[in-house]
Amino acid sequence: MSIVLASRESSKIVTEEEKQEQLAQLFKALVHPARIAILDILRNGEQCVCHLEANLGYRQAYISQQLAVLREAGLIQDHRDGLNIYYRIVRPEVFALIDVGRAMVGMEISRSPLNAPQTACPCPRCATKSD
Amino acid sequence: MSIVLASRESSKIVTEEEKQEQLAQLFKALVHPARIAILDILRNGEQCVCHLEANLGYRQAYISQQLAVLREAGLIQDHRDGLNIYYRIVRPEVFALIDVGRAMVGMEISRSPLNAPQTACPCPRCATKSD
DNA sequence: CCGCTACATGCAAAACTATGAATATAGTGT
DNA sequence: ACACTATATTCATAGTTTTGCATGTAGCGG
Repeated sequence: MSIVLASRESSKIVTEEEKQEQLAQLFKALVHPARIAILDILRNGEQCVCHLEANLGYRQAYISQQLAVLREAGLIQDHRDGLNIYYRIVRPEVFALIDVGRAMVGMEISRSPLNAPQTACPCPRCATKSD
Repeated sequence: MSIVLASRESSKIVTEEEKQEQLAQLFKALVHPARIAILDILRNGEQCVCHLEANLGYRQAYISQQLAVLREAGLIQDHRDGLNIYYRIVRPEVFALIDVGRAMVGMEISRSPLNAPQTACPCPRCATKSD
């Protein structure tokens, strides 16, 4: 069940039916508010998991699970830097989806990611960057 | 569980949390290929249920169920004309979502709704219009 | 190599969704 | 009022997702 969005590198043939399945997976990834919140935080650039944990208020394992869903949907990518693992958006088009969706339900599009208590993230980058 | 998208008429207050829920409902409605296919047929204007039945190849009850989901998500509206009930899109923005999604998975955007055998629909309007 | 930190994964119970079959309802023609 | 057509709803079952908990793994510092 590890579906990956249209990989431009590989030259394998993708049937219409498979694309429909991928389309479903794409929207499925956006069904969960926690995943949208994660994408929202990544909107401004890559972030480590601890940053997400601190900003969203969910527990680490929970966030890792949601990240795995987004990763399998081909929306994000990770890379390690020392102890920390940083995630970044690989399909910025997803924000078009989120923004249109938000407009449809009457949400402001450019608002702060979440109303969580913005706990400080202990990782080196976060420490130097914003806190 | 009858969630309706931001109704401009009613002046009731919608919390951010409720909007997030609505956003989830919106994407959830798009997860199912049958529902996307229905929206696609309605893209060119309102159609009766029998038309959907004939074009999609699903059974009547099944289509009604999917229509109910789309209706509860606030994406479509029905109105009766004699024996037939016609459905139409009330949120054309949804096509922006579908089209962006399709582009992301590498689907052609302007293609015929479905590869079903295009059975003739017996309702008066369809009879005079296209068949 | 040991313990620590930062994440990921596996598992299982609860919650939710999909789907077919049966049944209900609402309008139409006689 | 009756039978008929078009569509909706209900219900039960199978399948999937969610989510917390426990555990696993990979790199770092000593």
